[in-house]
Amino acid sequence: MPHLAYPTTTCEGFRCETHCAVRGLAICGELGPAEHEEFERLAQHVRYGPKEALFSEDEVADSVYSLIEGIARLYKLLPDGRRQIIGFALPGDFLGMAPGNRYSFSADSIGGVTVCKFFRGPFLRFIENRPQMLLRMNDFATRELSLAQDQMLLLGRRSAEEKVAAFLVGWRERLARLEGVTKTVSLPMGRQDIADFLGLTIETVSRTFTKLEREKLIVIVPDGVRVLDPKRFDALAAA
Amino acid sequence: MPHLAYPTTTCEGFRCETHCAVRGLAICGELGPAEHEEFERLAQHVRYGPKEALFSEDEVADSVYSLIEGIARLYKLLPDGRRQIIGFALPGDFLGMAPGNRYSFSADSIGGVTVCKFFRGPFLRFIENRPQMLLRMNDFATRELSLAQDQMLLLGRRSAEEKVAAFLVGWRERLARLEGVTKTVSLPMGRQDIADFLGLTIETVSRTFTKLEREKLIVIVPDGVRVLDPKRFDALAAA
DNA sequence: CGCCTGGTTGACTAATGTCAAATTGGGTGG
DNA sequence: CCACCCAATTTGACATTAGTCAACCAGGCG
Repeated sequence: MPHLAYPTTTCEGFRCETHCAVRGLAICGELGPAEHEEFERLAQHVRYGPKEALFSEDEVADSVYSLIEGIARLYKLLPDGRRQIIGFALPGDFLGMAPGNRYSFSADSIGGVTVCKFFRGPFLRFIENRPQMLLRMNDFATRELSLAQDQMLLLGRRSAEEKVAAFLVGWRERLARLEGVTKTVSLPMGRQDIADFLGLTIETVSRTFTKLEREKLIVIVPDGVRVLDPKRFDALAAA
Repeated sequence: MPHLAYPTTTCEGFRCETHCAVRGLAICGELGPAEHEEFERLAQHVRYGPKEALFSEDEVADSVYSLIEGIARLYKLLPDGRRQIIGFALPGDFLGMAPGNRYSFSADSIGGVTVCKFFRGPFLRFIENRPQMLLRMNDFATRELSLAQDQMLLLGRRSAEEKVAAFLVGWRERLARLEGVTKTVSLPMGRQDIADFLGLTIETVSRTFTKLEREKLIVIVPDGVRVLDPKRFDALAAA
């Protein structure tokens, strides 16, 4: 896909068939050919440049999003600016469902991001009489909820070192689902993002990375880490 | 409902019609009379005594539960015994959906609890071709997820005092939905439960209650608190 | 009456946050 | 190609919050 001149662009020539690498994983993964065609007609394929907002907390939630490519950070802010990142969205993830008619969190791109965007109304009409789709939405929501609960345990009850180790293990597993297993875990998000995800400060995250490196559990490389001792590492992160 | 002699009992005479106070709020709230009758035939009405397990993390998830009466704590444990309470379930709440085929958390009663219990298979077969039910399941999951995200913000980014204040405000709102607005907020869970929900120690929770009382924001009463200054209080808890 | 459980208080400690300075590395213009 | 600049990260010294450990207190029940 060409990198377009302006940051946010509707991709005219995009076809799921040829351009989407995560069909099987995404919300649309179980649609038959005919239904998928109808579904695709509801979608707008949009590309965002780095650090752009997909949507913001408290905005009227007029759209839902299926992330196709790139990584997004999802977060909530307190009035004084404190930020909690509630998750990182990867290709295949489904975003934008809200309990009321407004988004309950904000989402923005980290690097470049491509999404399928659906207006809420047509999307809901499409799924409302398709049990397959509804069941799949339920699976997605249940998985998200379980991840959120794991994160509550991490935030409430783990030490800084355990948080960082668990984060790296969890992130490696999520990447493995997409790209297969690798020794080097790429970290496209910055230290501040990791800190805001783990409920720590950037300094504590930095010190903890350094400590793990001194203890020969990892090696810090540009935009990622290499895991040296997966066994000892998983033990640190253990549930 | 009579308090039965043995802690866990199947209630033979139970009929949703006459005994269930939360039909409108529960998962079954939008079923028509005929469908509800079919649905009720799938249910077992079970009563638990205080501090009994409804289900435990990692057990095979053979049932789902609709809480009718009482309060349950939902929690996860680390191998060394540290506990994080991920939520308190109230009447109308729906429990036991898991991403795999095992529960991802444990649930037990605080005081006495009554539930509708459904075996997973028949339950899934009932809902799988009923878009109404699936949509409602989605609403429940979305609401849960949003609550979990609020809690992540609280756990990761709020001070002890803010945590306690936000907890009391949130709890008061949830009770208000069931019982209407009251000045006195009843707290059926103990201090240790509150601590494990907020990612604090019991001592810090106790000190913080005392501090809020000294500052004339609340009065501590047996099994609850009275909120004296709702405005200043909401400000402390503010999102 | 006194025990038992849950809750509170006090003194001290440890983990993490804060503030400030130094370092690194990538990107750009000369 | 090199020097510089900027942003991100790391490191250090110190402050603060919440945790730990231990004692004390209060109400409910046998």
